[in-house]
Amino acid sequence: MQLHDTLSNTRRELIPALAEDGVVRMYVCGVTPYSESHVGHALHAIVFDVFRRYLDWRGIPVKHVQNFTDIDDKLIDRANRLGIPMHELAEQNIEDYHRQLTQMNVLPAHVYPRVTEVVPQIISFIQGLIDRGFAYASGGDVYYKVRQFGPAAYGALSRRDIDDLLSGARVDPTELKSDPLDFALWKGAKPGEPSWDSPWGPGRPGWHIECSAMALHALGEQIDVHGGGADLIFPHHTNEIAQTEAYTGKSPFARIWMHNALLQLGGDKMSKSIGNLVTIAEVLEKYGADALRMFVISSHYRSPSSYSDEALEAARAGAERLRNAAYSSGGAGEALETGDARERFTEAMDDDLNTPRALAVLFDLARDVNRGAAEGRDTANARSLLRELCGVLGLTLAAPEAEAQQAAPFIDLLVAVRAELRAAKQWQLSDRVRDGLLELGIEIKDGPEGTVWKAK
RNA sequence: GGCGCCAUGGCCAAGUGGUAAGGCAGAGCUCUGCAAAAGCUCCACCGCCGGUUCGAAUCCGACUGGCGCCUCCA
Repeated sequence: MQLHDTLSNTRRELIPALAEDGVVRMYVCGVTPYSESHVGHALHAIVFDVFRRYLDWRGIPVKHVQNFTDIDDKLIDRANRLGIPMHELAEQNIEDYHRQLTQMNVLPAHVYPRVTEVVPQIISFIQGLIDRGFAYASGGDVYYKVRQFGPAAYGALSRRDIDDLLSGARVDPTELKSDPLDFALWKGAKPGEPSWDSPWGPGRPGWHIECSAMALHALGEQIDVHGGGADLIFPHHTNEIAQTEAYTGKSPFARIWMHNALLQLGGDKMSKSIGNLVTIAEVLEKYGADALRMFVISSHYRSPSSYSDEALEAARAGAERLRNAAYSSGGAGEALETGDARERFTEAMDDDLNTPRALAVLFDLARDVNRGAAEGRDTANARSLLRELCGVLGLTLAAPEAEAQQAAPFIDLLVAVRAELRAAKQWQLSDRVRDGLLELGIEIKDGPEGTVWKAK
């Protein structure tokens, strides 16, 4: 499988893995749980979930680690404003996030490390950097010496000249950096902030160090895939590389840097800080998990896509088409061949996770199934393959009829009565039943073998 | 200002040298009491200009438009 690597700006073969055990080690930067997650986070989660599911399906063992940054400026600010402890706010949002992942049919990562759980490892990581001459304590803070790491290496991931960064660097006169490019590994405690003891006094980890420490401890010194949103390329992942490679002395830290493009909303990036966002909860409520996933996989993960009601509605309709075909009934005739659908699907996914192309294969397959059924052929195998491949993309193909289950006996009764009305050619009354049910979200379809209904 | 990305039918979106996948929406037809679902048919010469080539949406250059990053951010 080929994947695009941000660092080398080329495609790289995922296999062979770095480690001898053949396990793909993947670290994905997760969320900072200071507020409710939005669709951009959903896109991110779904992209890596599809990747993960595809590896599972191909029989490639993968260890997937995704962190929670549960020590953070915004988390502290917000918790203080709400008058609750930081960990309580984080906990609440992490719980919500996990619940939404489940609703979106996202497989859980194998490990979900949190900063608060690895503070001792972070401290020893920082101490190691100081010992190696890549960091220095200043006041109660500790800073990373960017120039020590080397201008070329530092700017490689974001393709930037280190000197251009200077103009944009935030220079805060109260900070104790010896070079504006340097960034904080450890921040000395300020009043009203949670803090941990350290060799440099009480304080807390800076933003970037936690991922280096967590990846090191959960996966090792070098990993196969490091993922995250494109907005993390600079400075977060840039700094991670600097920290980890300086600490371990090994390069590359990650063989493949995999970044998903950011979701747009009304011409702008969907972002918590800008405030233009649609929450995951809203989308799930309005369109359901399959529509959301279909929306995400309809475009390539490295192309920016825009959230819109039209797009979600189209995705919902597409998902329904696949579901209809996957659970249609075939005939008793000759079995329908699936041709090279499986190969074409695999080929597309192997090509830098080209989900739109993979999806096209599924739609082709769905058409073949429908056509075969119309010809009275046995489509069981084809439908089975369709369900299997939809599963690889994480589509549930579940009918949104959880609520309808309760009402099923009553609906069945109405359908039965309508059948009698139709037999008596009482079209007006029978249509009234059908239209009435439709208004209540139940769709009726009359076929040769009788009438079926489903929740819409 | 610096670095980078993108521009394909009404909407979305594949395609990186040989003459445009797929989905949604729309139109017609078939099936059907009607409807739904489904099937068939129809619907683009790929932002603009120039160049390379036997041949370009695909390569090169210029232009126009849009977007991202430049230490909050999936």
